[in-house]
Amino acid sequence: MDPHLLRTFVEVAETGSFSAAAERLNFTQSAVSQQIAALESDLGTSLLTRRPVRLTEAGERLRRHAKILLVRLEAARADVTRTSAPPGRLTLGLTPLAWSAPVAAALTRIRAESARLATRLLVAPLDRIVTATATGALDLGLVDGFTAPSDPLRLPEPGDPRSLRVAECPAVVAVPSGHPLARRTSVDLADLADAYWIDAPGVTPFRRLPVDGLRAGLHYDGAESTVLTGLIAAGHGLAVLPEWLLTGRADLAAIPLGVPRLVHRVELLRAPGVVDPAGPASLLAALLAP
Amino acid sequence: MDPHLLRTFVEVAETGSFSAAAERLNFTQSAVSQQIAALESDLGTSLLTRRPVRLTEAGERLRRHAKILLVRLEAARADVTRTSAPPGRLTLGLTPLAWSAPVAAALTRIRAESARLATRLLVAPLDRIVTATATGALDLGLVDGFTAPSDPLRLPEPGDPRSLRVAECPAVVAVPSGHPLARRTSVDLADLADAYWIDAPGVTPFRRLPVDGLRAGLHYDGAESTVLTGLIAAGHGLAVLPEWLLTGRADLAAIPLGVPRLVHRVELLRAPGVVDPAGPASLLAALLAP
DNA sequence: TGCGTTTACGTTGTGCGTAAGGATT
DNA sequence: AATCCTTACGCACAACGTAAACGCA
Repeated sequence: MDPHLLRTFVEVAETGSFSAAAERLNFTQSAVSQQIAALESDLGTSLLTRRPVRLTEAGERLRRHAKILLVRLEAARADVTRTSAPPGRLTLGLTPLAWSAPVAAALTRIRAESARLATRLLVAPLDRIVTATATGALDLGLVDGFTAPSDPLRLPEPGDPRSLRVAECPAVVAVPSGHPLARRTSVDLADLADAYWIDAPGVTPFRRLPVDGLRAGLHYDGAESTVLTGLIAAGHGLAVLPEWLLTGRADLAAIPLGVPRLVHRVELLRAPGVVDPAGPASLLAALLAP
Repeated sequence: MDPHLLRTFVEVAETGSFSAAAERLNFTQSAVSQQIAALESDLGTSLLTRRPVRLTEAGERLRRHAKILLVRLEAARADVTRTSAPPGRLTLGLTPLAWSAPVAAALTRIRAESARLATRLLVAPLDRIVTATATGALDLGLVDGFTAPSDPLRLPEPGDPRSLRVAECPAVVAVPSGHPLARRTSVDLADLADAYWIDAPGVTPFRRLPVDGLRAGLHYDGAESTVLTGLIAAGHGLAVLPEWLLTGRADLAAIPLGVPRLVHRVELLRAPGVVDPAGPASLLAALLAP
């Protein structure tokens, strides 16, 4: 179970080809073949079918473990080799809906206080932010999700349990302002089982829809929240969204959620070893004290 | 960052000696020295001071990562090599206070239903149960802890987030029955800042005391809960305990906790790949449906 | 027949043990 | 002087590349 072997195994699993994996990793086909054979003989199990190259059940399990292990290995290296000197620039990553008013304000304050600190910003899906933060590619990651009030987010591996709460706001059902439900003061999702929903995994942090059993009338694959709100306003369907996204919009109504009780929550992830790259008083404080 | 190197590094870190580590791992001193040198040159950092052998700051960080990584590596192996055939025997691990009435009842039912299934039981501290379950040394692990009501437990790495809630009961402050507080219907921990506490990390799942700022008058290092309750009854101090531990005891009073609102919670951990070793209907169902 | 994986084999390099060297108490 | 880690050196095995063989479309 050498990480080297795991790395090529993951590559083979994802490309579906020994030769393609070899090319990516700058090996020969032969070497890849031998490495996979070594893994299989070590574990005493077949991991891949050949021709076509597909994962066996054991292989699929190993792939999941291996991806996590490789990230954590990188994370460990990043943590150990991190110099104690404060970095010259700050790299910050966000999921699309983690960018809210308090975060914007905090960032403004940070940049005003430490103008010398060059800042890089990246917006990407949850998984990318989580792994990039774990490996130290990002100094800080802001991620969002829906949970029960005051519950921590359940992050995908290798999410760091030391994440800090940054903001929490009510989760609402977004409907067009002319919608029959628009004046309701509260709805339960169960009452909306017959409605059509917009499934937008790139925007909202649900993998699919917030609750099983809801029908998606439209699947939106982008990450642009204005497109999603536009689709809702145009009557293509409903979605569960954080309340702040809808404030000030005349074309949309926000209906508070009754059951299940959900909030939209933003948490701050730190790269291993990062306490506060901009000094103890400024960055974390700015993000955490809105 | 070969796992082999990490393994010997951890061994050196824990024994504080190259030669002792070499002996444990069946290597020569020389090999260990070379391995550590290889790690240090790979990471570009000094990990250990020699003479005396002590961890540097980077070394301490690596040690923490390495311990987790090695467990997860073993866990991956256990998961992949696990046969789909149901095992002939069931190995169950518990933390001391995870053994409560509903668990006892569930176990009785399990053994009655599947009498052929040999059962092994292990009681050990939280960390041991968590790692043993993760690596597949245990099929199932029952762990306990205190959290806010309906919150999941925050388990030490490499705790599996797929843990299942088994039981939850109120957390109470245990006092001798003659104690001035014994008739109170509720207390806040803040009100008890002046009291003396018994610090019993082997019994209660707090690392130290439930809240920082409480003074420990006595430190009990064992894992026997009857000793702890006995100490409380004898007036040596107070402790936060699950309510069921005190029911029926005339010498102790249980005062419900006001702030912070805490419950004692038992969760079930499954070894990787274990769904229900005794068949879909029996074991998990018995544990989860009290 | 052709594409892609496996096997054979020669070469290179890594990693261990033996044994000598060096440093610290 | 004793103990413990490091370095030097030789050997063995593991790992890769080249090239030929094999097997499935």
